[in-house]
Amino acid sequence: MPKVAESTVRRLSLYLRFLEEFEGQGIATVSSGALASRGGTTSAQVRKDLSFFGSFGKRGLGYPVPELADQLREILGLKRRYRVGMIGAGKIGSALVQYRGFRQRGFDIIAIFDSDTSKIGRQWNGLTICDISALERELTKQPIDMAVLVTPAEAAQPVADRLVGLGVKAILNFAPVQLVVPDDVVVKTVNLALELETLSYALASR
Amino acid sequence: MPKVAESTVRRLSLYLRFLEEFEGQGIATVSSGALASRGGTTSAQVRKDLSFFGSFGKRGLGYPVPELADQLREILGLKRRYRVGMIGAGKIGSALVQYRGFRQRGFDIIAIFDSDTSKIGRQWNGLTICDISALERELTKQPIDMAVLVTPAEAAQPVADRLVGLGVKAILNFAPVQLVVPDDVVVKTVNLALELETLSYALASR
DNA sequence: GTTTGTGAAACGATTCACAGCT
DNA sequence: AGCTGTGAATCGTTTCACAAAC
Repeated sequence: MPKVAESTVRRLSLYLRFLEEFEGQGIATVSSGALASRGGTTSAQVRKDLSFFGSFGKRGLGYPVPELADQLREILGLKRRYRVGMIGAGKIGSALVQYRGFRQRGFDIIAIFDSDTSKIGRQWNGLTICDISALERELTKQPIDMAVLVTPAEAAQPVADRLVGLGVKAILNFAPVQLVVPDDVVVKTVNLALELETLSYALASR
Repeated sequence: MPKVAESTVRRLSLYLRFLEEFEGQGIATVSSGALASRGGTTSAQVRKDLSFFGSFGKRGLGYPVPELADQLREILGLKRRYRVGMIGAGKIGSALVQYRGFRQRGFDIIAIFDSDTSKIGRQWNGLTICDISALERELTKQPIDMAVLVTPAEAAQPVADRLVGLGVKAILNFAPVQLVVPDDVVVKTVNLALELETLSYALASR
């Protein structure tokens, strides 16, 4: 596997979405320029991104839409489904559990945990919210591929440690903290207040 | 104003958070190394980031915590509060409206819009959900500094166009589309499914 | 002795430009 | 003629390393 920049991976995900749209419209081939204009980048960037993984196009013609989509699914590891655990049953957790985009893209939430006794035992989208103290028991019975962390800031690192101990290798973290994990665990942190602050900076710096 | 990379701005936001923690603990000065270890970067990176905006430290000593925090608030445009409009009253919108982190950091949601008649007129956190068709009327009465877009994909671009027409210069977009806006409008897109796909790639590429 | 501030060096990503295939 | 694939050039960011300040 070539090592590529995260920015490249993100663009590949975008290209896949556009290809799926083109596929739905019955378009058979697409040029790097067409993909680029759809995704706010350049044709050279598209070709370079793809070239890290192979030559998927035909010179003079472009790329075959269904085949390229399939290759991108393979590259991105999207030819399988993923079992996802949600840690935290607050407002954001609730929104994410009901968010169709996850299931559509192959991510199935199969367990929800919280420490709040008023929430434990309730049903969300057909799933019973489990006591966080049963994390080890439940995730041993039903292993997960990824965890989505939506706990308060102070709970995030201890829970992350337990997830790592359970062998979880990928965490999507919504808690506004910088998690410390071993090198073989991937963490992607989404910090919503921080996104607003980059907008605030952009408004202020003009 | 110097033009700096977005990555730099994001780190400055993180530094500010750490400084506020240090402030709460009564720590008076902090070295670039201490800030760096807290934020998963290097001392040289911290010093370079700050050096774009001035010299805030004392050689041999470090940086004065409250003063540096204040400077960062000034740089990031966080010495004022922002009026934010939420466009879309779905699951994610609901979570964001109730998310304390926004208000804590100076972002006040002052209006919510939706097109669903079953939602229009309901109260969320003391705010009445308005009909999206009244967007122009309401935002002329009550102007906003930023908009948070949490509409379905197909509604996002038309709504963005209307916001731009109303003079909105900053949009935080949660719809999974690439918005087209004039150069003087800043858009930050958060694509949740895409974040999971970068994790999927990371798991697959090993 | 410690730590900042900053040019210079190293590194990484994007863009250019063109040969080669259809 | 049209478009890909890719080495080379460019551009931007991070890291190094050290003189200057405390």
